[in-house]
Amino acid sequence: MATIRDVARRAGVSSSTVSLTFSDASRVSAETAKKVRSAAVALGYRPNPLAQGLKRGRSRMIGMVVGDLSNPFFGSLLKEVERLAKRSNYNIIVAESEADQAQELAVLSHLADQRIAGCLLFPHGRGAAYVETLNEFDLPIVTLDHKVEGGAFDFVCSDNRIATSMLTEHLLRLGHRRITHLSGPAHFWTGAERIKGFEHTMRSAGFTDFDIVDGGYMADPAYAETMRLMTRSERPTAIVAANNVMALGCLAAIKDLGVRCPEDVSLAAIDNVPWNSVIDPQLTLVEQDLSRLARIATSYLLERIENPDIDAYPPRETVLTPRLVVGTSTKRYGS
Amino acid sequence: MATIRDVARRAGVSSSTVSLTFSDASRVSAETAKKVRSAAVALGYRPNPLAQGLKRGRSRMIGMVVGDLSNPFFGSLLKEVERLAKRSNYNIIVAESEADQAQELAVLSHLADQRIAGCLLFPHGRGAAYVETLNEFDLPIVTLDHKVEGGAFDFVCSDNRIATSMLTEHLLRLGHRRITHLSGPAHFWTGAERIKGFEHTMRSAGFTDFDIVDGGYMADPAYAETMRLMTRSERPTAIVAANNVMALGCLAAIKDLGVRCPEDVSLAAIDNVPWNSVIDPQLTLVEQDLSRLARIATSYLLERIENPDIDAYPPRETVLTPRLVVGTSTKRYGS
DNA sequence: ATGATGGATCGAAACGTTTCGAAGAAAACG
DNA sequence: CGTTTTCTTCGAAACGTTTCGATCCATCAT
Repeated sequence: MATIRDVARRAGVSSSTVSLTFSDASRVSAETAKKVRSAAVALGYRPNPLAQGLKRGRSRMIGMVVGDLSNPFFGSLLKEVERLAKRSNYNIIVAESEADQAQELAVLSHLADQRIAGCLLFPHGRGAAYVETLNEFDLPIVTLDHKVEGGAFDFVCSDNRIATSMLTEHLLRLGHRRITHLSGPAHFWTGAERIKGFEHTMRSAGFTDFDIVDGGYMADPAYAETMRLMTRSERPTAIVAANNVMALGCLAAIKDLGVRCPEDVSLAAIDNVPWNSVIDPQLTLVEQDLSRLARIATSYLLERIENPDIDAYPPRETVLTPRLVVGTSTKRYGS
Repeated sequence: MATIRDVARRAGVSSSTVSLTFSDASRVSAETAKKVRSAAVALGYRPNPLAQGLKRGRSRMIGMVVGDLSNPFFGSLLKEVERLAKRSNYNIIVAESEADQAQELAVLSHLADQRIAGCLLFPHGRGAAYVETLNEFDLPIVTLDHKVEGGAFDFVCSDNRIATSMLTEHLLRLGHRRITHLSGPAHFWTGAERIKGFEHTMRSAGFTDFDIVDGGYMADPAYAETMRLMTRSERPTAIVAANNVMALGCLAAIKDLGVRCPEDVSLAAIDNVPWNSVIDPQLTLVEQDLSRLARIATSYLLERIENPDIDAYPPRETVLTPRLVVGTSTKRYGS
């Protein structure tokens, strides 16, 4: 592999000049630049990113740390992020935290060791110590989905309260009165927000007595909770599930019980469901614009990375409004 | 950040000794090793991977190059790969080729510049020049899914011929006689293999006259082809789709036409479908054991990476047999 | 006692960049 | 015309490792 010195020799200049030519062309004369470039082409020169990274103290890698790599939701995001990063000559390193604070911090620390340029993080921790550790990495970090309270990070998410509100409102309008929220864990930021949205809408509609059961954002617990829910005396006429996998767990339980959806119970959920169109019934849900989410998060990150006075401007925040898509899983009560 | 020299100073040894302590502990006395380690801990020393990579000529990164990052099939794979790689202290860089040979090579060349240790590749090219270029990267490469003919790479896939054979056999046994194969592109290795499996089974059963239509492995073309197929005079009584997204495109067309599945037409497909359990009808399909696939591919790669005489042993190949899962989308003909 | 062997350690030279300060030449200024 | 600026270019010193060859010293066989 040709090095910068080979290029320098061939172009008859010093290696500093070659370096300058590529990093800040305005600092070298047009004539020299041309010589250097043609020498580089002739030798097939490609800078060694490891050497560059070592010298500069940072590499052109971006970390992406998520709770669960196999979540299909993540793939769509990754696709867009990778595309944008590639365009600016950054690579993506992916890592999984298993939604666990300790693992997340371990992974981040490992990425920081690699001198990554920045990080897209789906945070799963909380508390002052957590925020403090995050800050100590001294890394441009954009947080997604879950908000880190007390941290000063760029943040992109969709409006979680509105999401449950939309669904609840929809069900109320269809005449439902006994609506249960199959929620995520209340100690997750998104879980809590979604619960608030539900509660708020129910209260505003004059209800004080409603159920919220925790499905842990996972299919199996959701299945179990639904079983419990649908076999008791006063069963709900509608369920709002806080995410897609719980909705499917819930739906499976409903089918297994022989209860009909939407005739006996309506079901609405948050999150995109790939191939919803062939699911029976098609779920009524609120969707996020994932590629928009990805675009905003990536541009936040790249801006911060490229910006020299990185700490100068305050953290930004974008809250996307999700879109309600009415499927066939919800139906007017009693009709 | 503490460097190796800081550790050396504190431990009262040279930096070479520190390096040795971590790379090959047997070469330093137990006593010295202890001093070094405790100094390292005291200073919170962590080796700089960039410096190591520069000096060694390779980093501890593994590339994963796929056609489409948003394919959910890929997420499950990635999850397992990342887990195993992390365990051996490797990171995963993901990159997308958009199933295009030129882009794939560009991406690989960029990864090679990064001095990655090895690569998991879903190849999308063919021909001598392609193979030649791949070889020139001089990189441990494990290929997945598509076989690179003429190349000497480790290879892991599932048995594509058997996959279509299983489905076709199943349909024949149910009494179907007019079976159409909604195939992938014949110029893709997997597409061709799946076609062969279909043809072979049909021929063995004594049929010479059957249709194969190309759905391009994509949902929209599959939808269109299905529309065409189901609206002509002699329509098939069963369809074998060569992958999951085509199956869903096909199913959508069937539903839109008001044709009933499985009453009017049976549908069977290759590939895992997440949440198949709530799709109506549940697809009859052949599944791959994705985590097994990931485990084998990763271990192939790691072995080659860690093995000094890397070129010594010949490429290995694993063909996994997929599993037939009978759903409700296939039904005895006429009954 | 002598030389050979081997283990532990070290110094120095890489790996391929970037960047600082300096220097020489040309241009601008009074 | 002398002095200051500005523009180009350069040499050298990093960045933080690994590794080669050398040195030192204890052990062993003769």
